[in-house]
Amino acid sequence: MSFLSPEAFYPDLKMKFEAVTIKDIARELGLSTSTVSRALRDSYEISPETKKKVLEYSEKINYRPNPIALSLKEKRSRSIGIIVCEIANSFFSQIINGIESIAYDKGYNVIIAQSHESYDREVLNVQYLASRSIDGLLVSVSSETQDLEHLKNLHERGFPIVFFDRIVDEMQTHKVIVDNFKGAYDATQHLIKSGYKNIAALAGSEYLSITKERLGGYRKALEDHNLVYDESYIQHCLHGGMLYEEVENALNELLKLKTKPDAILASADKLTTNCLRYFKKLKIKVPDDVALIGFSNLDLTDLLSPSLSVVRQPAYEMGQLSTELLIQQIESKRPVKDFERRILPPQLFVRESTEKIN
Amino acid sequence: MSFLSPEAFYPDLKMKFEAVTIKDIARELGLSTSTVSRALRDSYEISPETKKKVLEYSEKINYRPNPIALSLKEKRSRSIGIIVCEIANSFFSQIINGIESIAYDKGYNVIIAQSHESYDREVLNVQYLASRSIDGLLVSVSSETQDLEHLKNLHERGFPIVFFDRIVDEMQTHKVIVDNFKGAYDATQHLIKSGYKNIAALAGSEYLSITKERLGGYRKALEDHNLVYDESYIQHCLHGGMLYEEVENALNELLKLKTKPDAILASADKLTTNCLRYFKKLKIKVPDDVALIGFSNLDLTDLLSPSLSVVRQPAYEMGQLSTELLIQQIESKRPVKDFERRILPPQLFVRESTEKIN
DNA sequence: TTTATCTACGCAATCGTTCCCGGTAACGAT
DNA sequence: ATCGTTACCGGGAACGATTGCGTAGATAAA
Repeated sequence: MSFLSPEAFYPDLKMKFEAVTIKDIARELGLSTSTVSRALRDSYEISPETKKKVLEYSEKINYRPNPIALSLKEKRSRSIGIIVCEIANSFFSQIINGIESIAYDKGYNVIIAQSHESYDREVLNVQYLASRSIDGLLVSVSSETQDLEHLKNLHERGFPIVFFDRIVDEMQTHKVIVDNFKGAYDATQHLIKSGYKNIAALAGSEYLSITKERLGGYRKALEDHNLVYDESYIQHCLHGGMLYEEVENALNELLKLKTKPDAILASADKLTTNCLRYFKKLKIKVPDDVALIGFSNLDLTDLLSPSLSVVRQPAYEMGQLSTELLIQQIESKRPVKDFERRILPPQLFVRESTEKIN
Repeated sequence: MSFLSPEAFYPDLKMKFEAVTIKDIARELGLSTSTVSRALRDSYEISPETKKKVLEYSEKINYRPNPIALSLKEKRSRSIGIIVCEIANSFFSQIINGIESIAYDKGYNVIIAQSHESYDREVLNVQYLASRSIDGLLVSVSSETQDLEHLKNLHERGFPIVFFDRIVDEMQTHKVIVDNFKGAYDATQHLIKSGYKNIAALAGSEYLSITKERLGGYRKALEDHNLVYDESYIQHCLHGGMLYEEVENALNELLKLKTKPDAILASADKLTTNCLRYFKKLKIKVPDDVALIGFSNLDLTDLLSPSLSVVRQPAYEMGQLSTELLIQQIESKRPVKDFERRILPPQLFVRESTEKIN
C-alpha cells in the first residue's frame, strides 16, 4: 500500500489500471529482473533464500505475469479462434461449450467469430483472427463458401486448422464430423417404415459437405427400399433456413408438385423449425397431412406441437474432439502429417411428427 | 517469393507461421524501422516518395501490424471480456450478437466466458480475463453470486465494467437492464384480466436483481387488482431452471397447496420451458388446468404446444447498448464519474397458454 | 599458492512497434 | 559567411518477460 502512482496526486486524471511487473519486484528487493524471473520459475540457479523472498513478495503484491509480453516473446498467444455461422443456434452453442471445456482446461482461451452464413464476413473474420495472433483455428465454413483461399493461405504456412461439421475436401487437415450419411439414411428409412412413400428433402446450401452427405444418405435409403429418387423432391436453401422466406419458397415449390410429398426430411435446425412454422401458418397438419423429421439439436423439440422426430448430433463431443486435435497439433514439435478424420454417430429420436400412417 | 526461411531447407522441422514485420520492410527498402513505422501511419515527417515505396511494398508482402506488440506498447489489447451464465441460452446468445456487432465495428474483439451459474467459476473467469489484459468487462452475474470482491477489486482500480441484465447495487458503474418490474407487472395483469385468480410465481435465484424486480412487478399487479400476495405462491430455483429437478421440486410444492395455483408466471427462459416440460410429463393441460406465461427470448415459443405467452426482452439492443457504454468508458480520457442506468422496455406476447377462462 | 569448479547473480539481447530525441542536409535570410 | 528554418530520416529506449552468457566470489582440489 506504499505505492503512490502519479494519479494519486492527480485524482482527476484517468486512473489507468497498472499491473505490477517483474521490475517492481526487482526494484523493491534490490535484485535484477533476470533473478526475479528465474526465482519465479524455480530455477536451480537461484538460492533458496532469494527464491523465498521473491515468492513471498510477489504473492503479497499479487503479481501476475503479463500474457501479452509472453505472447510477444514466445510467439504464441494461447488462444484459439472459432468460426461458426451463428452462436444463436443450439447446435453451435453446444459445440462451443465443448470447445471451451477443453480449451480452458489446457490454458487456452477462445475467440469466437460468426460468419452469419456470409462468405465475405468469413474471410474478414479469418483475417481478423489471424492478425490477432491466434495459435490455431476451428472452422465450420459458411453456407456460401466455395473459394477457400483465405484458409489455404494460412494452412500452407503451417498454421493449425481443424474443420468440424461443415468440412472441405480440398484441404488436408484434421476433420471432425458426424455420420451425416447414416443420420439421413436412418431418418429416411424410419419415414419409409412408417408408411411414407413420397419423401421430399429440404436441404441446406449445395456447397456444404453436410448437405451432400445427408442427401446421399437420403438417396441410398430410398433406393434400398425401391423408392424412386426424384430431384424435384429436393429443395435447397442457401442460408440453411436462417431466412423464413427461403424455407417458405422451397415448401411452396414442393407443394406445387403433382404428387405432393407426404413426408419431409429437413436437414438443418432452422430448416426444421421454419418448416414447422410454415405448416402451422398454413394449417397443414403434421403428421396427418405431411410428416416431418429433421436434423436438430434444440433441447425442446419434445415440447413442440407436434413433438418432433429428429436426428440429433453429439455437438458437445464434437467440440471437445476438435479442440483436442487442434491443441495437439499446436503443441506438436514436428509438423503433423497424418491428419485424422473422426466420424461421430448421430442419434435418431422418434416422436409424434412421424407417426405411422394407418 | 525470394524469402527463404530456415525451414525451407529443413522441411521436416515445424514450419512455424512467421509473419512479416516492419523490420523486413525496413531491410528490404534500406530504411529504418522508425521511418517505416511513420510512413505506415502517414506521418508528416516522411516524404511522399518514401511513403509510396513503403505502402506499396507492405501491400505487396501483405504486412499486418502485430497486435500483440501493439498491446504491449499501448497497454491495451482492444479486446473486451464478457461473462454470462450460458451461451446456449437464446437470451444471452442474442445479447452476445448485439455486443459483437458493436465491438467489431469499433475494432474490439470479444472473449466470452461462461459461469454456468457457478460463483466459483465466475471468480475464476474474472481473474482469467483480467490476466489476459482485456480493456473492459461486460458482466451479468451468476445466480449464486453474492460476494463481489472479485469485481470490486478491478473496479476500484479504475477498470471499466458494465453490468447488464443481472446487475448489482453495490457498485457504481454503467448498468443496462430491461424494465423487469413492468414486464412482470404486465404479464401478471394479463393473467388477472384473463380471469386467473391464484397466480403463482416461479422465480430464479433470490440473489439476482432481476428476480427481485420481477417479483416486485408481480406483487404490485396483484395488489393493484385486490388479489392477495401470498409468499407460499412463490418458489425460487437457485440455478434459474437449468436443472430440471429444481423446477420439478418447485412445481411439486406449488401443486401441494390447498388452493392450487391456476396460473404461473415463470421468470426465466429455462424456468418457462422446464415448466412446460413438467406439465407435459404430468399431463397437466395448459391453459385449462393451469395457465403459463414466462420470460423468454426463444424464437419458437409460438411453435410450442400450447403456444406460449411470453415477456420478451430486447436482448440484441441490450448487448449493443452495454457495449457502447463500455467502449465509451474505455476510450474516455478522463475517468467516468456519471454512470448511466439504462432501462429498456420488455414486450408482451399473448398466445394460447394464457387463454381466457370461460 | 595456484588453478579449477561451482554457486548465484547481473548484463544485454530478444520479440514488434512506437516515439522521443537527435542529426543532416538544403535553402533562404541576414 | 553565418545563422535559423524546414524537411526527412535514423538511433535507441521503451513495453514485460525470458534466457544465453559472463563473472565475482567462495570453495575445493592440485
